[in-house]
Amino acid sequence: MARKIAFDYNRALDKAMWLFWKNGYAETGLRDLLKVMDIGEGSFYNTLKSKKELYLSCLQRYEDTVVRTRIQALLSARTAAEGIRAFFNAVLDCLDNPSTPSPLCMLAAMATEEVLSEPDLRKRAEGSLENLQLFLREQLSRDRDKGLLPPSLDSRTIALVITTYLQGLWRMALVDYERPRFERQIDAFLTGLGL
Amino acid sequence: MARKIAFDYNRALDKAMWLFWKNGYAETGLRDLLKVMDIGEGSFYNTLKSKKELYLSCLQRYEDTVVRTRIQALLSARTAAEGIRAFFNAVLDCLDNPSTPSPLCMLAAMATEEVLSEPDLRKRAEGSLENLQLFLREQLSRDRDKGLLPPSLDSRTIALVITTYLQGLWRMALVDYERPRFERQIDAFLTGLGL
DNA sequence: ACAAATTTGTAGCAGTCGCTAAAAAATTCC
DNA sequence: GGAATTTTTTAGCGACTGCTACAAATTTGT
Repeated sequence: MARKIAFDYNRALDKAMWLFWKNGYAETGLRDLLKVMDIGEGSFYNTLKSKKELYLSCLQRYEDTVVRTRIQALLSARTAAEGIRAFFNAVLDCLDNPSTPSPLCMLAAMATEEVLSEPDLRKRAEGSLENLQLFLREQLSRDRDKGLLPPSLDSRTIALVITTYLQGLWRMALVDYERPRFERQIDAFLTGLGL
Repeated sequence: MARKIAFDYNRALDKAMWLFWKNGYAETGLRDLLKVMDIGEGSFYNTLKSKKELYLSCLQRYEDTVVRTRIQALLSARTAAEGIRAFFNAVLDCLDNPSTPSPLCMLAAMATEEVLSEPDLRKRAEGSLENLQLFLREQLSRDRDKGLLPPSLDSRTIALVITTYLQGLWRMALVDYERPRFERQIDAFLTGLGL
């Protein structure tokens, strides 16, 4: 009774995610998206309602794949300190991977006025940040309660400090990335925090 | 022998800096610039060669005024620790000031692909970052040599960590700024570093 | 007063932006 | 095969981008 969709939805979404990751939200034109997805404008607005909607889907995909591995590195370690160090190592591995579209994390890239001015996107950005802080906080307070970290440790604040530092790390990588230097500064940062 | 310039160059530059600060480089349209500067296209391309050139001039003005006060706070303190804390306080004061066009530092705003892809602008961004690190490094190694800081302190790395953290701070402020929370995390960060 | 020099206002270039309307093509059920 | 339904293609909307060419206005030296 109806015609079938001709393109591979998942493949198209992957391609779109790659382009958004590479160029950012506002800097990625609709025509460029259609080109890498290899579909026409009609098909696009039929299945994906708008550029914003597509971006949100790509963010979801990014969290489910890229961010997930980093979070797992954080959670699967024996201690909070080891987990956080594994987390940063996963970040550096991503920066070293030549197939990574951009040194900038797709979520960190949302910290821009043009993205945050859209209420839907702002909510998403806030949520992702809070999510990371939640995982960090859990690991920290767990170790504190186990006596591995000082009882005075304010897990909420430390999680916030780490999140803030991570945001800066992505931006610094954009300017000039070199693994040994980054390893050194991350170590100094975490050692300072007692991790 | 020739006609005189009708507009106030310095005033126009101030207005342009304000708009660039508020919206960023790529997001600021030429027409919007001309509007706040209150000059026409002809006059613009006569005295200021291009949008990029104007942006560079505005960056210079920004460094000479806004950044200068922060650096002075850093340098006029008795110890490195006090100077760095004064520096961050100056940053928070800027964030609190309601007449500040944007929570984002104009220099930190350059950490974007669209800016860094222009070689001139990238050089400027790298230079500004290095400049800040230089001042931080000087203060740190001075105090280390005076015995106020441990001899093992790697001033270069610590300066880098602080710079990275600062970059993150601006981005976090863009998402959600609240002074007490920021004061707390900055204190935790600096205390961790032994400052 | 006149010619030279410079600034200013206006119009326009070739391109982009996200999105939409409508026709054309393809697939299904009867 | 024909009708119904959906996808795809195509063209175009109005607004924007940085920048340039050129004529009009203004000021200067002679």
